[in-house]
Amino acid sequence: MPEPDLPAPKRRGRPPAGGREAILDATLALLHERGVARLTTREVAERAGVSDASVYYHYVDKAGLLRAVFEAGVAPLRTLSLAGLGEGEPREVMTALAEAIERFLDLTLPVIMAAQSDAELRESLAAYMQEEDLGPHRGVQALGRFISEQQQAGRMRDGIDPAGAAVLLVGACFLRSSQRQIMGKGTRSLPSLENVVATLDDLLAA
Amino acid sequence: MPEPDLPAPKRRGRPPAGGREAILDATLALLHERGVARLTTREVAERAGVSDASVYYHYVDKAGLLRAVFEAGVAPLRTLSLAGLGEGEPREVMTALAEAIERFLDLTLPVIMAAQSDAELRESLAAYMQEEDLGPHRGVQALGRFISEQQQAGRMRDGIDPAGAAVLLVGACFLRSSQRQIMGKGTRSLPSLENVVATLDDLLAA
DNA sequence: GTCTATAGGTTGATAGAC
DNA sequence: GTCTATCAACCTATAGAC
Repeated sequence: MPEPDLPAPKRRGRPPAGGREAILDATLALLHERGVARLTTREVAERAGVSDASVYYHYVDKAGLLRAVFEAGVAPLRTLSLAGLGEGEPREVMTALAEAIERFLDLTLPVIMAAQSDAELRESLAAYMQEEDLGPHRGVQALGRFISEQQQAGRMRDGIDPAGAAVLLVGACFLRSSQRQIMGKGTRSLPSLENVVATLDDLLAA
Repeated sequence: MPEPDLPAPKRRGRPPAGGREAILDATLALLHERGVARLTTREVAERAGVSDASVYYHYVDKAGLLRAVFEAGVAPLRTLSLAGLGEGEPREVMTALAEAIERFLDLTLPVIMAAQSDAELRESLAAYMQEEDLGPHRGVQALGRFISEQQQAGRMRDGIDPAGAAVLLVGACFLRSSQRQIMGKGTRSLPSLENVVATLDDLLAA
């Protein structure tokens, strides 16, 4: 399992053929176009410009390939909750956070949903996310902390459960992003993100 | 395509073998166990206790079978928004609605997510939901109306966008149900539904 | 409407040379 | 690390009898 990948192997130009990454990219692209159910290693190899055997050399088997794609797809989750959320008007901060959440949900949700179509993959992904402590609760915690701070600073009403309020916003983002993916873009019947944030901001205003 | 099904074909006991329904049930069960990617008509037939050919006789092809399952799985959506939401304390009404939403999301979400794994099925389901005007906006509208009424009755604060507030709660339900399905039940790190409803109730209280 | 039997076509995965 | 060639397994769908 040639997995190191971390200490960038020193090389002048691109790797011999960039096979490993090309395979990953091709898989991700085909995942969007066809969905997992119709994803074949043959087509992955063809699009990546490598042979069938290369796919197996790098990722052992099809499940291994998909696991790699999922882990790469979920990776952005790790970068989200760490941001300090910065300073500024509550409404601006919440807008920025909500936009960030929706932006990466649009990227990772397709991959997460794809994993739901195979019991083995679903468990594999669930285990990975549990080990790495990834999931929606990260966003909830981050936003919850922010709300709590604002309350203590007297800029938001007191007596409101920060985590409870946080789930409301994160959930709205999740719903909006999911709807985009499931129903296509043609459905505009959900309030805009701006509207949602404004509503919560009104509700929380001191 | 023997689809009528509506005027129950008069018969004393059960149909000759109950084939049609048995196939549908078996498909749904296998969908949960294995996921679409590993669903085969062979196994469906075996579990339903019929032959392979029967499956094709009733549902034309595999896609037709899955479409039937999806339409059946999404059906509960239709019954949701029609309920009058009844009378009672806002918090009780919202709790009841939120519980109802989560309950049927737990049922329909697996099916909806399964459809995401095949581009053709995804579009088919999206088209169906669009035609029948199904989707999260139904719940949002229902709750939005309720909030609007409560505002006019002076039982909830004024100046808050009803639809915006509604998305917050529906989104939270959606997030909680999704998390249950994706990460398994072992993850308790999201606030309870009771907590979420209570928070929104506090926020909206006049 | 339900069955048996089978055709026809993919697919995941391996072997072994380079 | 990458290729060509190939297998064995499996799956969807159809034909035709009952």
